[in-house]
This record gives sequence, structure tokens and C-alpha cells, in this order.
Amino acid sequence: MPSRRTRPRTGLTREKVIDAAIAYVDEHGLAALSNRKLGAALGVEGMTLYYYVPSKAALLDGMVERLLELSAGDLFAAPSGPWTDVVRDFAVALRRMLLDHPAMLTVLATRPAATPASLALLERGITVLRDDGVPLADALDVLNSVVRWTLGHALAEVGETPHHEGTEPQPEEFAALDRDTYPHLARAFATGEGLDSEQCFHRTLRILLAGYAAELERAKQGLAESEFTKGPHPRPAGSAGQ
Amino acid sequence: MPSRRTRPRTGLTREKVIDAAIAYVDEHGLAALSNRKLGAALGVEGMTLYYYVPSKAALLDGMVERLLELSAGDLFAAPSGPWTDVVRDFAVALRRMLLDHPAMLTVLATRPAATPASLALLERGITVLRDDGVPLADALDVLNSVVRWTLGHALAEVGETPHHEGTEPQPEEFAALDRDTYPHLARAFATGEGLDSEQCFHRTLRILLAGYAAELERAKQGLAESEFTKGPHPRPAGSAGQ
DNA sequence: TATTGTTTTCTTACACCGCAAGAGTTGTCA
DNA sequence: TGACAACTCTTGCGGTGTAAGAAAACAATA
Repeated sequence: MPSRRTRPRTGLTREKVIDAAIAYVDEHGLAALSNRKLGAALGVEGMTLYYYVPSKAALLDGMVERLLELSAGDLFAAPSGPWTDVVRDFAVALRRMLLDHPAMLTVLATRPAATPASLALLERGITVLRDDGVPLADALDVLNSVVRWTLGHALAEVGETPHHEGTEPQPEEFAALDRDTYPHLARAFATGEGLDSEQCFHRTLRILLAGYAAELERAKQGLAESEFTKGPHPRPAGSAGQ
Repeated sequence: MPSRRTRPRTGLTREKVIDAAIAYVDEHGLAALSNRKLGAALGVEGMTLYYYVPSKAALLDGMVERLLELSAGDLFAAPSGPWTDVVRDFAVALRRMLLDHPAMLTVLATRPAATPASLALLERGITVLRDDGVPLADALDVLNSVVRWTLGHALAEVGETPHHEGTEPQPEEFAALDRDTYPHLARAFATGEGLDSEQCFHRTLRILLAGYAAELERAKQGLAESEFTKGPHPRPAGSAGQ
């Protein structure tokens, strides 16, 4: 009795599996992702996925990698104009992308990110800055800082929204509960001061970029000047540690 | 045959359980933490812990809370001097603390942080800034930005170090592998330019604080001036959108 | 001391997880 | 038709969080 136990081929691909995984965590959250459930979503038994992806860790890495590949176009849309504008647009697009995939955000934040896609993205950014006259070390500092700021901010933003799984829904307790122990916070929550997360993001981003631009400009001036004066000047920005 | 199956009381406490959990993840990593193993480390059966902590999610929350309580003293050591110095010292201490507890860092980053300890910390910071004349909304922006920057940076830093569990050890592939596809990165990895993570942290932190300080100063000036000129000025920093 | 009641600990059980090993089916090509 | 590769499934193992409740340790009282 050769009962047909294996389904006819489904035309699966490593890429399809990873895309389905991204879609799955976007809908059900990261904690809900398991081989069996993802397999079910793909019309296939759980263990089948191991034919395309060697382990769950590899699946998560692949998801991050794929997300970066898919978003690469949006992240560096039109690299023209001064580098500050390019980097600002990049950060804004990155934040948008991260907030669109909050589950992927926690994966991205937790997992080390030295993958080809992330390196390519970084390389692309460096090229923009270098073409605008920014030294290599400074370009790396700027991009690393902006990415890390955006990531940290996005993490806080998705943490605020209580679509977190596992803990109590935590309603708007804040607006009422403090008042004595947290006078300033109580006031902030009452009036809404300083609670616009998006505005804080843009503001700090602007300050960060303007600060770096000013420092680089100063370094360039100082460097040019020192060629004449030959006086002992602070080293030019590359190692201008605290 | 009343064989003694339960051990004599161990004097356990919710606090002791949480402290042991922190010590455990500090040593073995977050993924290794389980009730049974933590129980074994405490000389007790795994289910016993449920008498002190209602769930694993609650345990993780408790660990974050406890860590903040324990570190509160270090984080705001000597709140004297201009607010920029206080906040800088806070960020430096926070980074130090996070790097000392890399496993806790991922918990802290993933889990929403509106707990009493974190609110108290924030309130304390706001008080410092407010006492130095910073408006409430701006104080929140500064503190939120600094915390998120520090968190994002620390995440990247522990991600660089390959003590990550589950993936391949990933040796120093970078120094050799690119060269053609990532010319700038290859150069950076070869010469070491822009790779000093700690220096980048301090540099960006300094730029961030200086930028905020300058903007607040400008807002104050603009506000004072506008009292005389009555001219149409940009609104003073609280709603100075992007 | 014996009894009761509370606090703490353990046992058992269940559903789920990632994954190793291998058997089975399906399609392709000689 | 046969052989072979590609793909899918089954089984099984040790691990997880946790619900439910029995059993032991202790404290206090009779």
C-alpha cells in the first residue's frame, strides 16, 4: 500500500523560505516563528525547511540579510547633494524600514551584522562621504553613529508601543500613577511635552550631522592653516578623542 | 517509606533568584538561561522558582529592574557641574555597565523599559537638567537621545566581539576578503582607521551634547531677544521640528 | 508532645521547540 | 526501464515553559 505521504514538490526555494519567514514574523511576531509553523504556512512539513536552511540561526541571519538587500534601494535613493543630506535621508529611510518590521528589528539588533549586504550598504555610504571630501575614519564614525542612533531609537520606539508579546498590556498608567515620585515625568505625560518620538529622532539626527559637519570643517580649516603656521595643532579630527 | 524528597529550605528570595539569574546569564549567556538550570545553580528544582517569579518574562523584567537598581548609584555618581558633563558621565557609566553585562544588554534592548527603576533614573536626570535651566521637553530629548545612542552603540559593540552564541566564530576574515568589492572597508580594516569603537562613542557623545547645548543656548538668546524686538522668531526649541 | 496550618519544595504531565538520522516519494535523464 | 538526484516526510531525542497538585519542612498552637 504505497500511500502518498510526501506532497508533490512545491517549488520551494531558500529565498522563498526566508521571505515567508520575514512575512511570518511581521504578522505573528518573532517569538511565534518556528520551523513547524513556518512549514505549515508554506504548505510543507517543518523539517523540510532544513533542506533549504541549515539551522534556525542561519534562517535568522538570512532574514536580516534579505531585508537589507530588499531595502537597499530605498535606503540610498538618490545620493546627490551634500553628504549631510544623503545621510539624513538614509537614516530616515532606515527608521521607516525598521518600524515597518519591528520583529526584524530585534533580530537585527541582537545579531552581529557583518554580512555582505550590510557591508555593501556601509561601503556605499562611505563612498558618498569620501566623494564629498570626508576622510575615511570620519566617514566610518558618521555612518556608524547614525546607524546605531537610528537602531537604538527604533528599538525604543517599538518598545513604547505595547505590541510586545509576553507581558501585560500595560495601559496608560503613566498619565496618572506618578505625580509625587516622578514630578517631572508626570508633568511630561500630562502635557505631552517631549514625548514626540519622531520629532526627537529628527532633531537629534540634525544636531548630530550638523555637529559632525562643523567638526570636519573645522579640522579642514585647521589643517590648511597649519600648513602655513607649522604650529602645534590638535590632530585633525581622525583622532580627536575626548 | 517516607523518603525525604524535598530538600530543607534554602532561604531563597525573589531577590536572590533574580540576582542568581543575572549572574548566570553573565557567565553562560542569555540563551542558556532556563528554569531548571537556574534552579540547579541555586540548589533547587526548576519548578521551585515559580514560587518566587510567576513566569520567565517576569524574571527577565525583574533582572532588568534589579540591574538598574544596582547600577543607579554608579550611573549618577556626582551630579555637579554643567548638565553636559553630568550627562556625559552618565552615558559613559551606562556604557561601561552595559558592556559588563552583555547578555543583559540584549534583554534591556528587547524589552520595553517603563519600569519604576528606569523611570526613577530618567526623573533624576531630568531634575539635573531642569535645575540647570533646561526646559522639560528638551531635557527629555537630551536624555532619551543619549540613552538610545548609548544602547545602540553598546549593542553594536557586543555584536562585534564574537562571543555571540549560535553562529560561526567568524575569524578575521575582513582584513583579507574584500579588497575589490569593498575598497574603502578593506582599507579601513587594513589600516585600522575608524575602527576604534570607544573613541567613536566618546566623539559622537561629545558632538551630540555640544550640539544640544548650542541649540538650547541659541533658543534662550532668541527668546530673550524676541521679548524686545517682538519680531517673528522661530519657536524656541521645544517644537523646533526637523 | 501531638496537631494543625502555612510555607516552601518537589513530582508529574503536557505541548512545544530545534534538530539528527534516515526512509520514502518524486522527478529527470540515460 | 533503470539509475540517480532532488525533495519531502517520519521518527525520535533532549530541551523548553508552565499548569496542577502532592509532599515535605517548618511555626504555632493545644
